[in-house]
Amino acid sequence: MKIGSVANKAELSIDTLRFYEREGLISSPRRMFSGYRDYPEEVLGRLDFIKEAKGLGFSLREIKELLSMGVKSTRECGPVTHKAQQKLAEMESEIERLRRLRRTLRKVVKDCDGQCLQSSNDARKNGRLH
Amino acid sequence: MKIGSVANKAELSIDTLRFYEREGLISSPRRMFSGYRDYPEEVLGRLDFIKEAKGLGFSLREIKELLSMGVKSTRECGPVTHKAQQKLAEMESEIERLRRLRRTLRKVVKDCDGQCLQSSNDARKNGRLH
DNA sequence: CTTGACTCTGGAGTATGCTCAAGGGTCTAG
DNA sequence: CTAGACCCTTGAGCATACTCCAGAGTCAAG
Repeated sequence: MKIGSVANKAELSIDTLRFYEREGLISSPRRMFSGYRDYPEEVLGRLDFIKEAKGLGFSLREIKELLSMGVKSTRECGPVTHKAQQKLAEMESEIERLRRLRRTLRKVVKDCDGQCLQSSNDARKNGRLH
Repeated sequence: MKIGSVANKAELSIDTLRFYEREGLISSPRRMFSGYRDYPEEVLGRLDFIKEAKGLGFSLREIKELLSMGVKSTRECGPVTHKAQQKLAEMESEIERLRRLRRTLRKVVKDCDGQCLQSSNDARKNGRLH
């Protein structure tokens, strides 16, 4: 299969495929006489896995790790569970961080609402928040 | 005030200060005879504002916008409120996105737990999630 | 034989927010 | 006078995940 068909089937750009190859996410396929890449069917499964893992929030680096551990499906246990739980923890804290920011931001909006009718000249003097 | 003191007081690196200057977040200070930057006291307030806004989740680009609208304190209304609400909306959807990912990821972990005792050979055949 | 679609390589560019290095000048204390 | 701390500019590099370009070769149809 030439790169164009793979790109079509996997719904990825040709550039992305070559990029994944450079990055070691997919192995370099053998070449045809012309020098064109000749992909085996299996690459599609691997690309599916990559897309899925990406969808789950894994970075390419992490996906590469998973792949290098011989993981071929997001269903496979052990490594995935481990990485997933790690990722989960990261997400938790990211969500928490955003929540905190949201809270603060809401306060800013609210405070502003309350002060908007006053002169805003002295705001410059008071300066800081909190 | 020379750049080193400013950096110390604002708890930013010298490089960051020069970077902010290049990016137009702070104006170019006048120079001393030696060519050294000579900052006025006011710069500290501005840097505080920048740090505060960054803490609220604004990007440098957004902070620049706020500054160019003549905002000097996060307490100032109008522009900040507007931008803040915009940012708030972005955060909401980011939080939602992360929540969805988290849900899916949890499912993966859970599913794995359930399957780990079985042979994982056929996982390769089944492949995809959902 | 030519045209057009496809592929190749190598390298640069995008956005974000810095960070660092090279090679030089300035200033202050001893 | 000299050492060491400080400052200057220019320009490159980091991480992420691509995207695009130029210039050239390949291939199938008409």
